[in-house]
Amino acid sequence: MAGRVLATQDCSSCPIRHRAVCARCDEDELSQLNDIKFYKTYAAGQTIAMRGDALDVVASVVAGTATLERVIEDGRTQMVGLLLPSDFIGRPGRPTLQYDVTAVSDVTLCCFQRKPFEALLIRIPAVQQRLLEMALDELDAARDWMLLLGRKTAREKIASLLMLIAKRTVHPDGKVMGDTTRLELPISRETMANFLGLTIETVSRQFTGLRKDGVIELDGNRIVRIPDLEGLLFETGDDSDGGTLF
Amino acid sequence: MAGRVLATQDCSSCPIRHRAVCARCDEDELSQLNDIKFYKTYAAGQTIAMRGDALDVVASVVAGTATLERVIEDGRTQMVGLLLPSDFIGRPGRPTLQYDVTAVSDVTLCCFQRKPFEALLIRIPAVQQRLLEMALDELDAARDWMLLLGRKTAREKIASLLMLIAKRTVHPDGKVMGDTTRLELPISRETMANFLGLTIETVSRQFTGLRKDGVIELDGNRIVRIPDLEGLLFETGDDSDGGTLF
DNA sequence: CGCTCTATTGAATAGATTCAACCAGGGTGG
DNA sequence: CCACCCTGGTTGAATCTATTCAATAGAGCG
Repeated sequence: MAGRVLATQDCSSCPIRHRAVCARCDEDELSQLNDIKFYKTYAAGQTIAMRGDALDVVASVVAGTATLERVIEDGRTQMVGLLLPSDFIGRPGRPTLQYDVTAVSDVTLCCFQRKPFEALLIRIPAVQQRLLEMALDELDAARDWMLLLGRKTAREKIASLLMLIAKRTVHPDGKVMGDTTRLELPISRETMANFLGLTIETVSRQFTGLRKDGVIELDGNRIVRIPDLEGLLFETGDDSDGGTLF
Repeated sequence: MAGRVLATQDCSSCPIRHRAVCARCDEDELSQLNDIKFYKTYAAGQTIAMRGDALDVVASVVAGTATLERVIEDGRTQMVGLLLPSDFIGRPGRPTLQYDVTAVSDVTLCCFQRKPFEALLIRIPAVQQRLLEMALDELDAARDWMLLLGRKTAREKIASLLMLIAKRTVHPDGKVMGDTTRLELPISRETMANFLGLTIETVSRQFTGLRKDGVIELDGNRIVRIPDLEGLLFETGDDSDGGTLF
């Protein structure tokens, strides 16, 4: 974990205060976390950690987007996780990392040395509890993703990804944070391909296919407009209630 | 959750005593769990729970094998988890289930009412801690599985599955529990197909392909002999250290 | 012995990949 | 300022892998 060390910010003004591992902490517990935390930043494209690395820190993503990937020697790579603000990196009790972690935008991490963090985990059940909750959420997301990878067609995969991004613009409390009819894609075609288990060419073809069928409109490479969200949902292959993927 | 209710057994002689959620408990904590537990059995093929069910119990698998599956309306189904003895069903804090749970062999569950279990989780950090550990292990397994589903060829998928089953005959402490050169497949071709994101025909073809290439030998439908484990490992596409899938 | 369920095999098809060419936009440097 | 290149994206044609549909083969069982 290279990256630049930053001055820490006060927890009370932290953007992920109520979603990260510290979400359930009271003021006192928060100050205990505050005592051992430090910030680091990584530039877009930078490697945060590699598979097999001995990892003596764990961290929360404060800002930016990172990916978890598994790669095989011949170059095939599969994204196995998308890390957004409040997501957690590393696992207590295991010193080595199982995946490559890469910053896809500029990333700020709130880091803790593993040992003190593990000690703290025992003292503060609220952190343990939140960590369990987050792990179970990620497990559900991973399993939805497995359905997508194993059984969906290329077109369904693309539609599912767009729905996922659209849903992301809606806050957990239901408040709409942006226009769901106009999406800004946070990732490149290549990243999408690794996400969906496809090649970039197929991703591209499906985009133009959906465009020609009037399901989406493209404005440059990164802006997608969705005239009819219901229509897109239909293309995902999901039943209406299914497949949250986060 | 239908199923037949059984007399409970004493925890001290329980086969999953040291691997399940109770693994870290002392005698006193164990007796608290003992007070609220009850056993249920399900016959092979029986549905244990369906996606969307309100689930007022959580449970550990004591004996037998069950599957977690997601299905889409048109019938496509993807296995998203394999439940073996000591694995846990249900999640504290959420009342509905995300997947279909099916017994593939006769299954015995050690059940707890959700509410008392959640209360107990707060009183006994050892359970919480173990549950976190198990959730994180499952998350790692799910992610390995994603690599398989997204990027591996049919042949590699079959080889990976066989390796997985071979590894399962080795106890976590390294003790070999069976002959790794002779495997008994615990699941049908159809279950394998749903596991691997393939059709049964493709599964069958890959089996005969591997047989014709001398990688495996078939003795009936359920017995596979592996003359050269290294050779099989090569076919998985994994680098030697990678991809534990459990 | 015939029935059913599971598995295998074959032939045709479809969906995604591969390889290659091309295009657009954004620097860089002469 | 413009030619040049470089990166990321799109498109086309050929290929290939896995699926689909259909027929056949075994295994287990009443």
